[in-house]
Amino acid sequence: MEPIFIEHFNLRQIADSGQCFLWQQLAENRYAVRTQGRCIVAAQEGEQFTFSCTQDEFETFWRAYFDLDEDYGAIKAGIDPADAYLTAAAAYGSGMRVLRQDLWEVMISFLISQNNNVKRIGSSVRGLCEAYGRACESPEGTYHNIPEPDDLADATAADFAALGLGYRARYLESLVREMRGDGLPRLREQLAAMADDEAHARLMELTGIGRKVADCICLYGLHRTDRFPVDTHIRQILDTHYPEGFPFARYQGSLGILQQYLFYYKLTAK
DNA sequence: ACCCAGGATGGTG
DNA sequence: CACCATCATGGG
Repeated sequence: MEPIFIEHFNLRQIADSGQCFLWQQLAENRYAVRTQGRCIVAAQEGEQFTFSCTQDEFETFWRAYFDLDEDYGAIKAGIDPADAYLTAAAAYGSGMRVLRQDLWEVMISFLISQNNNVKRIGSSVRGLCEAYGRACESPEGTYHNIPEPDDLADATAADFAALGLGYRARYLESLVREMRGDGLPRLREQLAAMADDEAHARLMELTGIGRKVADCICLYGLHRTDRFPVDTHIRQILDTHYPEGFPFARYQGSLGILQQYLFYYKLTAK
């Protein structure tokens, strides 16, 4: 497709923001992006972007995935100018987007994320893809997608541990057992009909998914942008910069997006 | 040799 | 309810 201009959108910031683990950097400002059986190359020069797919595929699939219909300019403009830390975080990550990712991809990624670091999460998720996922072609190479539950049905906790999942290997084994067959489609249906708190509670019934991981799944896999995952980094930010409490009420509706600015800023700035 | 990383679980007070 | 040890593993 022809190059297009997009504001408030930066590939590198998103790739390094700890929300997705399958963006492969090919060069500066150039990434192979794969999800849900598709794979494209995305490249950026300033506010000009090129995508290695047809205009039609971009409009019907990737535009939603990148969350390009959300007005991030308005969200940033709504930040309290008296809040120096949040203002700086949003300016620093001004091209951030909270992607609309696939539910199962997010479930696996953030099950593995617990008590772990971003670099090792990525290598584990990519290891799962290469060992069990189905191949997909990009113009610049073959990649593998996240394996479906049934693709993992015969794997054991020992197999997952061999990929470096550590103690989380048995969490994944039991999660696969719960999601194989019609488990995942039924879960999708249930969650779609639930309010945020209900969906969060439902996810926490699954082995290895607690409060924080369930929040990440709601935010990144269901695009429930009111969820505000509190991990160790966000905990430190809240304790250090918001001792009187974060103004959650002021930002109803976009809390998860602000959380993403804060997380990326704390993780990569300086 | 400790401490930390996008924490969850099971046990105890 | 709150607190606490434990869970793999790689990197500082």
